[in-house]
Amino acid sequence: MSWTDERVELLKKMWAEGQSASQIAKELGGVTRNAVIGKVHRLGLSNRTTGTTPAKSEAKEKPAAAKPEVAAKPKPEPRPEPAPRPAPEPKPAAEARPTPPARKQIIPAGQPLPPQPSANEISPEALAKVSEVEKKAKKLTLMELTERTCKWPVGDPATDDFWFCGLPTQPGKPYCEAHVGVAFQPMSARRDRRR
DNA sequence: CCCTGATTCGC
DNA sequence: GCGAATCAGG
Repeated sequence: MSWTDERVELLKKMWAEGQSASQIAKELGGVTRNAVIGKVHRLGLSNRTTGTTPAKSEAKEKPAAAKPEVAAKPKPEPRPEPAPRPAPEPKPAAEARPTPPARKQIIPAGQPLPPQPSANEISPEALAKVSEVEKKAKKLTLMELTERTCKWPVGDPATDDFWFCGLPTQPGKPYCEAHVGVAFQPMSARRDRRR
């Protein structure tokens, strides 16, 4: 694969959007995240203030190290600074997430309602944490999921408003910490079985 | 361990 | 110019 115009274009776009090099690499296909990073540097659009490795570049900052050769510049030199980071995403957030997986009792009222002691107590905090986390979710598509991205589904699969959490999973688990919290309930008193 | 970006350097 | 290897930080 080579860096065609279109590919570079997408690279720029995604990089500007704050996508990680690895994500961009996946999207582009045929390249590794290293390739992406390398290209990003060659293109000159590197630092994003975010991510990692904040310092390091400007290690030695001369007090008055002004290079005289920077003076002459006929052109205004439209330094690429399209948009710092105003609001990458409008965030529709039209509706409040009712916490899909946190199943509400789907039991037709008026039924015996089995034991169900006081299960369904996924610690309100955990639930709150979930809805909070969903705001920071990576919102990955099915194909973007990896072995280590939270596979917690959010939204309605029938809508375009559907995605997977995508945050880093808890080692060994298929979900991120917050979702593991509500996915794996203590499965409390299950010993009714043997009465 | 997983991830991130940054840099180097042989190709 | 390219990107794997490596480095460095979280």
